[in-house]
Amino acid sequence: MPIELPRADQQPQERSDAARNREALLAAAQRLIDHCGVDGVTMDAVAHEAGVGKGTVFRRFGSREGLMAAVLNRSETDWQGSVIGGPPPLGPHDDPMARLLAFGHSRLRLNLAHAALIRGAGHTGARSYAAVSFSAMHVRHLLTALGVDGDIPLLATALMAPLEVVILEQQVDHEQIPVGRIEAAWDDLVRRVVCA
Amino acid sequence: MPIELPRADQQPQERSDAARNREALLAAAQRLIDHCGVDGVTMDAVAHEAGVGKGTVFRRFGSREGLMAAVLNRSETDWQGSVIGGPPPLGPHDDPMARLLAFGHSRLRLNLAHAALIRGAGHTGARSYAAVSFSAMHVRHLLTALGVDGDIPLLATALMAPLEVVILEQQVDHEQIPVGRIEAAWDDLVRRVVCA
DNA sequence: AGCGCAAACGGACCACGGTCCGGTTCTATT
DNA sequence: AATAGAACCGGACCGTGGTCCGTTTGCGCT
Repeated sequence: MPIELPRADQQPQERSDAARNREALLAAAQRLIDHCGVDGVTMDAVAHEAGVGKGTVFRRFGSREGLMAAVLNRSETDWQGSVIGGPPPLGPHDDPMARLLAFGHSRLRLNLAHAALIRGAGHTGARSYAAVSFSAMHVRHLLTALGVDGDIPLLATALMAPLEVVILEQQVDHEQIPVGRIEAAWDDLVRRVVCA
Repeated sequence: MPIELPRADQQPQERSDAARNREALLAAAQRLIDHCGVDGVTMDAVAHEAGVGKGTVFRRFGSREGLMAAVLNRSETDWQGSVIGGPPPLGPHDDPMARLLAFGHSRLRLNLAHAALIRGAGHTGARSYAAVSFSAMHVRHLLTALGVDGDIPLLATALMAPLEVVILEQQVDHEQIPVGRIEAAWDDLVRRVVCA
C-alpha cells in the first residue's frame, strides 16, 4: 500500500472534476478573449461558455485577475523556454551582451502583444507572478556575467522598468513612438549601464 | 458692453453652482480619503458627503479615476513649485547633477507617499496627467544641461521608469528593500546613464 | 422683473465583480 | 458495495462604478 508521500510543493490532490473544470474554464476564457478582447470578457460569460456556475470560476481562480493571470501563464511558459533553452541570441550559447540586448527586444514585444492581458491580470498577474522573478533572475545573471559591479538586484530592476507595460503603452499608443526606436533606446541604456 | 473674448485655453464659463459643487466634492473626497483611505471611499459616499447627487460627481469628474486624479493634482502642484522655484538642491541655483539626484529622491518619496492615490487615479491620473510630462520635461532639461547625447526623451523615460509606483511598491512592500537603498540605486543609475 | 434655454442636478436604474450557503459529487476506507 | 465526509458546484444575492433622463437652476437678454 503506497502511502501518499506528501511533497511540499504539491497540493494534496485535485479532484478529477475540478481538473476538468479548470481546463474547460481556461479554454473558454481563451476563446472569449480571442473573440471579444480581454476587456469584453465577463466572468458570467466565461462561466456560461464553460458550462459551469459562476461560483466555480471564483473558486478556482479567486478573482478576475487570477483567471487572467492563469491564461497569461500559458503564453509565458514557452517564452521562458526560449530564454532557457532556445536558439541564440535569446537562448544560451551566445555572449551575455548579445543575450541581454535580445532579451530586451523580445520582452518588449511580448509585453506589447500581451498588454491587455497583463493589464487585466493586474497586480496578481503583472508583478507578483512567476514571470517577473524569472526575468529578474535572468537579467541579474547576465549582468553578473558581464562583470558589472554594484547593487545588481536593483540595477536589474531599474533596467527592466522601462519595459513595463504602462510605460510602453504610453510611448506607443499615446506618444506614437515607433517600436524600433524604443528598441534602440534599450540597447543604448544597456550599454550605458554596463558601462563599456 | 465688454464682449467675452474667447481664449482657446479656457472653457466658455463655469456656472457658479457647478464651481461650488466642484469644490465641495473635492473637499469631501479629501476628507473621506483621510478618514477611510483611498480604497474605502465610494462614489456614493463622496456624493452624500458633499450633499449632491451621484450623477453630479460623474458629470464633473467623469469617473472615479478622474476624481482621484483631481485630488492628486492639488498635492502635486506645490511639489512642482518646489522643483521650479524652491531651494536647492531640488530647485534651481545648483548644478544639474545635484538637482537630478535630488529630483529622484524627492519623486521617489512622493510616489510612495501618494501610492494609494496614484494607484486609485489609475491610467487617467497616473500617466496622462500633467505631472508626468512635467517630470519628463524637467529630466530632459537636466540631461541636456549635463551634456548627455543620444535619444534624450527616451533616455529620460527610462531613467524615471524605476520610480513608477508599481515598481516601488513591489520593492518596498513585497521585497522589504529599505528606501535608502533604492535612493542609492537611483544615484548609481544616474551616474551610469550620464556616463562620467 | 420676466423669459427662454442651455447647463447642471439627482436618484432610479443597469452591469459586473465578488460572496455565500444548501445541495451534489467524488474519493478514501472498510 | 456501502458509507462518510470532504471537496466541489451552482446560482441567488450584494455592493459599487457608471449611465440616463426628467426636472430644476443659474444666466443673458429684453
